[in-house]
Amino acid sequence: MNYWLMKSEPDVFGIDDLQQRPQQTEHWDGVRNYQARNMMRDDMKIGDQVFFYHSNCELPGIVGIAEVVKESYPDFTAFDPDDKHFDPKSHPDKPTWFMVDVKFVRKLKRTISLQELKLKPELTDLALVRRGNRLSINPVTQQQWTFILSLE
DNA sequence: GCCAACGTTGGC
DNA sequence: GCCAACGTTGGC
Repeated sequence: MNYWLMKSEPDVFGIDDLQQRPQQTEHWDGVRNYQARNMMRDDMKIGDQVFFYHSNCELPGIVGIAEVVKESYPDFTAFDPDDKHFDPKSHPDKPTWFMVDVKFVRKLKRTISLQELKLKPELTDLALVRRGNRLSINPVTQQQWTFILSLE
């Protein structure tokens, strides 16, 4: 089983939004970066555990846990000219962009902030805290996963 | 294939 | 709102 961290802006789609969705499940659309796409398309499997991260907000950090419940399929928002993430170069018969479905598992008891994660010597290799990392999806090792949860 | 210009992300 | 760090685009 693999572990991941997925960023979302709480003003757009936060952990509470995921919890309130039908089946507490939502498709992770709108990723328009090839590295992030490759991770979703090739490596994210059903049952993988996901840290839900709030970015671009007052207290950026990990706020909850989700789980992959559907593996890679075409991101249909890329086909919709009215969608914010429309990509005219992606066609239904040969899609450029893919997504997975994630399901709410639980909220953390508290937000484990980016600031706090950066201070931990155990997490210097965490992709999230590496300089210049802007990817919306990051791999997390099992060791990192366990350690971060121990901070809760 | 190079690289300058531009766009985006996201912390601060 | 600023700006560093990337990714993408497009002229050549």
